[in-house]
Amino acid sequence: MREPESRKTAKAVQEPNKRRKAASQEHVTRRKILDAASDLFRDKGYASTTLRQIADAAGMQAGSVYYHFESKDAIVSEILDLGITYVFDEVKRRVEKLGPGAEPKARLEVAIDGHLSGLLSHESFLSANIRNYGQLPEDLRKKNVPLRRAYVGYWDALLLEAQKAGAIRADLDLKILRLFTIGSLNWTVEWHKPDKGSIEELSMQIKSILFDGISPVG
Amino acid sequence: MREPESRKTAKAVQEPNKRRKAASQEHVTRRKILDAASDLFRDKGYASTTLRQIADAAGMQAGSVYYHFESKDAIVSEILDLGITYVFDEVKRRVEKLGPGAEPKARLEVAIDGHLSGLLSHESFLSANIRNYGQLPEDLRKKNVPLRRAYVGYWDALLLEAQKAGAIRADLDLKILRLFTIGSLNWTVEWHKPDKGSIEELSMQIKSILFDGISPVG
DNA sequence: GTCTATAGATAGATAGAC
DNA sequence: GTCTATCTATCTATAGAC
Repeated sequence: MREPESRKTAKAVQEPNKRRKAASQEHVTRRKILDAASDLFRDKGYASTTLRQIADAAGMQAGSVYYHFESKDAIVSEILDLGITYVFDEVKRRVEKLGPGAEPKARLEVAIDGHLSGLLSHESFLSANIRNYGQLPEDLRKKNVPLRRAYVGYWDALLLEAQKAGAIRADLDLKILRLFTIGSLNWTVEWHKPDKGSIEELSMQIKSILFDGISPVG
Repeated sequence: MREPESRKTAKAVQEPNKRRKAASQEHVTRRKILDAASDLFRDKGYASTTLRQIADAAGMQAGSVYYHFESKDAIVSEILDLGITYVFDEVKRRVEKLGPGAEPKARLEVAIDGHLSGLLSHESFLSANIRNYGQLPEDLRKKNVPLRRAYVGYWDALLLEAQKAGAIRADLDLKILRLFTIGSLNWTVEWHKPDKGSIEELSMQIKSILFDGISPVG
C-alpha cells in the first residue's frame, strides 16, 4: 500500500509504458514478500522469522528483499495496517450497502458478517496481526494505533446506536460488549477451518449466540 | 512443579533440615525465574526474550539460570503446563464444590467463573501461554497437548450434559460453542484491567451475554 | 548456587558485481 | 532488481573459578 516515494518519482515523466510495467512487477514482488512474511509471522512469530526465510518463501535471496522494504520492521508494519484495512473496509462496505435508513440491529449484524469475512478471507494477515501485535516493540505498535482506534470507534458508534434504539439490553456495558464481541470474533482465526463450514454459516451461529444467548426459549 | 530428580535424591538421607531449607530456597529461585520469564514472554514473546533479560529480572546472571533449568525451552514448557493447570484446577474445584447432584447449568456457570478466575489471577502465565503457544516449535507444543486435551474434554462434557438437560439450545453446535466460549474468555487477558472492576463482576457480565444474549426481552 | 568468560551459531543489514 | 559475500551484533549454552 505504501510505495517507496523516492523510486516512484525518479523517472516519472519518461517511458510511461515501461515504467508502468515495472511498477506493476514491483507491486507483484512486494505482494509476494508480504504474503510470505504474513504466513511466517503467523506460524512462527515475528522474532523467530528470519529474512532468509521470508526471501526463500518469496523466491529470492535475503539481500533482494531490501530493494522492496527498508527493514524487517517495515514489512510487519505494512502487514499490520493492511490487516486492519481489509476488515474495516469490508465492514464499512456492508454497513453502507444497507443505506442510511437501516435498522441499527441490521447494521450490527452485517458488521459481524463483514468482520468475520474480512478476517477469515485474509486470515494470514489478520492472524499475523492478532498474534504478534501485543508483543511488538512499542514504536511498531504505535504506527498501527490510529487505524485500530478508528476501527473500534466505528464499532462503538454501531453499538451505541443499537442500544439507543433498543436493540441491545440497556444494562450491558458497551465497552465490555465491544471488547467481548470483537475478541470472540478475532479468536475464530485460531480455530476456524474453511473445510468445516462456510464463513456465512459460522457467522450465523455466532450471531445467534450473541443476540439470543445459549439458553433455550430466549 | 516438576523438580530435577537427580539433585533431589542426591543427599536425601542426611541432614534433613538443611536439605529441606535448600530445597525450599531452590523452589523460591525457580519460581522467581518462572515469574520473570512469564512476564517477559507475555510482553515481548518467547523468541524476543533473552536469557539475560530473564536472569536480570530474576536477580541473577544468565549462566546461573542453567542451574535451575536445562534450557530456555524447558522454562517455557513449564510455564505452558502451569498455566493450564491453574485454570483447570480452579474450574474443577468450583464444579466439584457444587456436589454431584448439581444442575448442569449451575455447573457451567461456576466453570466460567473458575476459568476467568484462574486465568486472570495468573494472568502472566496464561497470557504467555495464549500468546505464544501457536507460534512455538511443534515439539514444545506437543508436550502441552495432553493437558490441553484433558481440559477441553472436561468442557465438552460440561456442555454436553447441559445441552442434554435442556440448559443449552438444542440447535447449537457444541464444538463451535466450546471454541467460542473458551476463546471469548481467554481473550479477556488482552483487555481486562483489574482496577476497572472485579473478576466476579466481569464474569457476571459475560455469563449474562452468553446465556441470555444481548437482545432485550429474552 | 552464582559468578565471569567465552565458544559457536546465526541474525539483520549493507556493498558492490552483474 | 537480484545476486553473493560479509560486517557487526547478539543469542543460547557451557566451562570452570569461587
